Amino acid sequence: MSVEDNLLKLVEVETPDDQDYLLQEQVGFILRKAHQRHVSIFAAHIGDLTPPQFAALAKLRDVGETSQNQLGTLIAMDAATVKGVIDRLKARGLVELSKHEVDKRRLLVNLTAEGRDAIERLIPLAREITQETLAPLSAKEIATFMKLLAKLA
Amino acid sequence: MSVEDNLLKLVEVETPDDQDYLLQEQVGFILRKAHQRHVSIFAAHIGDLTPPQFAALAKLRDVGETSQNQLGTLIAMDAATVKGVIDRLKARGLVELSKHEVDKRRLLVNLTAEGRDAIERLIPLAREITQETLAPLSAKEIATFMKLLAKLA
DNA sequence: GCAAATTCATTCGTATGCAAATGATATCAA
DNA sequence: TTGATATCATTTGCATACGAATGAATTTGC
Repeated sequence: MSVEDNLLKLVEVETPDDQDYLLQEQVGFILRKAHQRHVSIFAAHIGDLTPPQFAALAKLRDVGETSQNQLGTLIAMDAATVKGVIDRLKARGLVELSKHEVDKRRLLVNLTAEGRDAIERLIPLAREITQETLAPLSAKEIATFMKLLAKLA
Repeated sequence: MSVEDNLLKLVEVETPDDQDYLLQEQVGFILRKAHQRHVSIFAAHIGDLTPPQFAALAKLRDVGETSQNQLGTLIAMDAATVKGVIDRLKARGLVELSKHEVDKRRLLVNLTAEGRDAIERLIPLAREITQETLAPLSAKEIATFMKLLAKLA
């Protein structure tokens, strides 16, 4: 390495300004890649359902019948997005819709028998997905990571 | 709490099977929410450009002219996705396209003067976005989190 | 009790994101 | 050299994701 290079490096170390911005070190960029990797692992284990569709079924299993909007809140989806997800689950016979008797604005969503079977069958696979996603980390690292990630979400 | 409730709780603790699956504790779900939060913070600071568009400009600033596919690899986007992103940046005059002289398959992408101005102007805002995204964590937690997140991505 | 504000759901428009198929070009191997 | 492969880019189709606008129904505030 030349004297000039060393001088240049010294200047860079001492004045880390805009020259320095490295996309691949930004949280947002890495977060996007980590999410991509998870979705890819998910697809490899559960091919016929997307993560959002799975989330909807899993949450319905937890809470039972709810309104479409309420379900959206529970799985962090806005109204427009949740509608599409529920439409597709309904088209496949995994959920059924009904009108709320009292509040006529609300559209109630519930699992069908088939939907309940599906989610029960898929949950063991979902556990594997979680495991594989976290596989690069040790048990202790997983605990630390989940704690910090939860703070960011 | 009734005796029955306590017995029930005991049973749950001792047999953590499928009854236990909690969507909101799964990496994939929290990863998705953390990513959503970041995108929202990004939009609040940089309204007229999306994170993928910004990523494309920032990477072009780093590496200079490259082929569309190569750029996609560098910013973790598949060929179909990167095409749309570049099309929109081109429509706004931030990048320009040209044909590779030797390899006629390749489409070269480069920043325009306007694109270069834009990315230089936006980088300070991007630093703020990173900071705000990580704001819930202490400096030490940030270091730990970034190390572990990188392992997962 | 009634007007204003809120909530629920839908629709539209735009932007990722990816699988799969296709066409053009380039490279490799027999 | 040529036939098989591989690479680059495009297109299509489907599925999130969200802002903004709209309409219907409910709740609030005075």
